[in-house]
Amino acid sequence: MQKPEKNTDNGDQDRDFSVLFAALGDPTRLAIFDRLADGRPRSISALSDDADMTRQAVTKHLRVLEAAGLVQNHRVGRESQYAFCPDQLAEARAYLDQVAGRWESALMRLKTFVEDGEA
Amino acid sequence: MQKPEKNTDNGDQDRDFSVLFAALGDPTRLAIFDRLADGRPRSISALSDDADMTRQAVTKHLRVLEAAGLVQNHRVGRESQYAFCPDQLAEARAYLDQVAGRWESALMRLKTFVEDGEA
DNA sequence: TCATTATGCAACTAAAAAGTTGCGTATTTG
DNA sequence: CAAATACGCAACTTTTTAGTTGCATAATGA
Repeated sequence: MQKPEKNTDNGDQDRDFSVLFAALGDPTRLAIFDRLADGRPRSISALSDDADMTRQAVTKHLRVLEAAGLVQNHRVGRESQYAFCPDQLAEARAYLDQVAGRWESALMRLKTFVEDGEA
Repeated sequence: MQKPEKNTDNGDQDRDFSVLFAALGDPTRLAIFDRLADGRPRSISALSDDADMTRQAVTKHLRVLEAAGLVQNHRVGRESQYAFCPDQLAEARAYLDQVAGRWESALMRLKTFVEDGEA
């Protein structure tokens, strides 16, 4: 519990990926995102038809996804079309890959260490 | 907003990945998880030293990560060691890969459609 | 034009999450 | 043994999140 005033270093990592995961960390939102991955943009009403909650609730979820950059919105006529947005997904994947990579390296180092028998 | 009583089909997907993302969807938890990726198990106290919150708060976060299967815990002596657990990370990655894959396919189909000129 | 459809905004409730504090109990260690 | 360390449990407060309801407005279509 001691810290040098302010922790400005995220271990050479400038971005906060938790907001991305938080956006995907709700069953309704993940379902919507998953569904939009087929490439077809959908209106709020269309997306609400399959969710067992009000349109307003779905709207809020969509805004969370949009704020995270996982979907894009543009209005056409009277309806608001939400579309899949691949960039942040790619970033999330890259981050997880990087974590997995670090873990793998750690395993390798341990393996080498054991094989060389410096117990 | 109409549904056939109960939606038991997740589109051929049996698992709920949102719990995994929810576990990573908090800055403190993600930082802990990220840190443990170096392979070194750490005690609760050790992990609390870098977080600007109480030990109890960190304990709760660790339990969320553990419940999601992202870390493992085993007690040694008076301290409780938390260690990185790669399996669920792999699952999360696989899921995101699958979503990205579906998106790519959708792009391909659109491209072919346009190239063949059936406007 | 008039009813319908699609949406937005605001206020609200309810429930879950994040975090704290106090206290009790093992386990080390000097 | 006595102090210090590491932790667990339980109760509590605070903040966020999820979701609802009511109402207003813009766009469509018969």
